[in-house]
Amino acid sequence: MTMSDHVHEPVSLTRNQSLVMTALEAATQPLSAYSLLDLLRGNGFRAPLQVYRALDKLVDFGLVHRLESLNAFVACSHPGCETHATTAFMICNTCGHVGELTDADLAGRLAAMASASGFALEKSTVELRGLCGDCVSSSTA
Amino acid sequence: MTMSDHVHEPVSLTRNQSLVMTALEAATQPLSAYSLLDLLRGNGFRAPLQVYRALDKLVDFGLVHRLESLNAFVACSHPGCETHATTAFMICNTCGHVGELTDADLAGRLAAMASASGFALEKSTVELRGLCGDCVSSSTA
DNA sequence: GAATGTGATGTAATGTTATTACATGACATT
DNA sequence: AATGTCATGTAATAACATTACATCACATTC
Repeated sequence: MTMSDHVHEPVSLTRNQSLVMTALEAATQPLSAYSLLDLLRGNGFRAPLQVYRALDKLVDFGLVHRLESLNAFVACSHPGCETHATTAFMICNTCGHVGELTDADLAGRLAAMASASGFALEKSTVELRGLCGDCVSSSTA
Repeated sequence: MTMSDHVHEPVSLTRNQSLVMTALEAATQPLSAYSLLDLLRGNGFRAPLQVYRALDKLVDFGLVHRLESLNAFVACSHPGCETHATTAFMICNTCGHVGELTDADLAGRLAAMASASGFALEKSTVELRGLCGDCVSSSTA
């Protein structure tokens, strides 16, 4: 299983990577690259590429996830997560909160589906959209 | 198009929708909105919005899927598919071919994960990236 | 210690994807 | 004729992402 042995490494981040990481950790929602750029202008960021380069590395390191359905990025909230290739996200359409979870059954099911089709799976994108528990509660309250 | 075929197109398409649909059906790969625009310039298309409006409707009708990880669109290849909300895609990184499949176990697993978190699931995005069977074969040949 | 390699950074320009705003046209209902 | 609704046309702009090129910091090695 070469697709799931990504562990969070004790990486030393560069200044730009560190600034982006800190901004993402402070956020309560996913941030777009351009939101990050605006947040970091005070720290000397001037161009999109500065953000994108930092994000690329952080994603490589397994510290950040890209959410394809939002074109946005979140800090990985799963401290021990080894299965970066098979993380699922639950994204609230109302408040924007993102829950991250890994599930062995899900990973197994996806692997089984792929192998049944002769498909060599490299990475899975699983993004669930709906209402988070809090927003369900407040909408029925 | 029988009456019992209630998910897929008892719908009559407008001219623009029909042109976009035909282009997607003829394609062997997902097409971006702007690719579609270029393909359809000979048919009088001049602006992105003409494509996006047609795509929005076609997606509503369940005739077209949007692939979030590609920002592109494919014709639904699953004639009877009623479970548009839980379709999984296998996207070949080499040839671009897209396989579409529905899997009750997968749908059930996602529903279980959501409900265990109190998340009210509305739509699932599942996109698997890797190498399709053909490309695996030719890379090892 | 000069030459070289590598990785991070800065800057500008451009490319790609998607939406907003507003005007018009087709057609059915009243 | 007046109205409502849905599709369409056009222009402009917003939002997301990459390419190309120059420079800097620092380590290795000759």
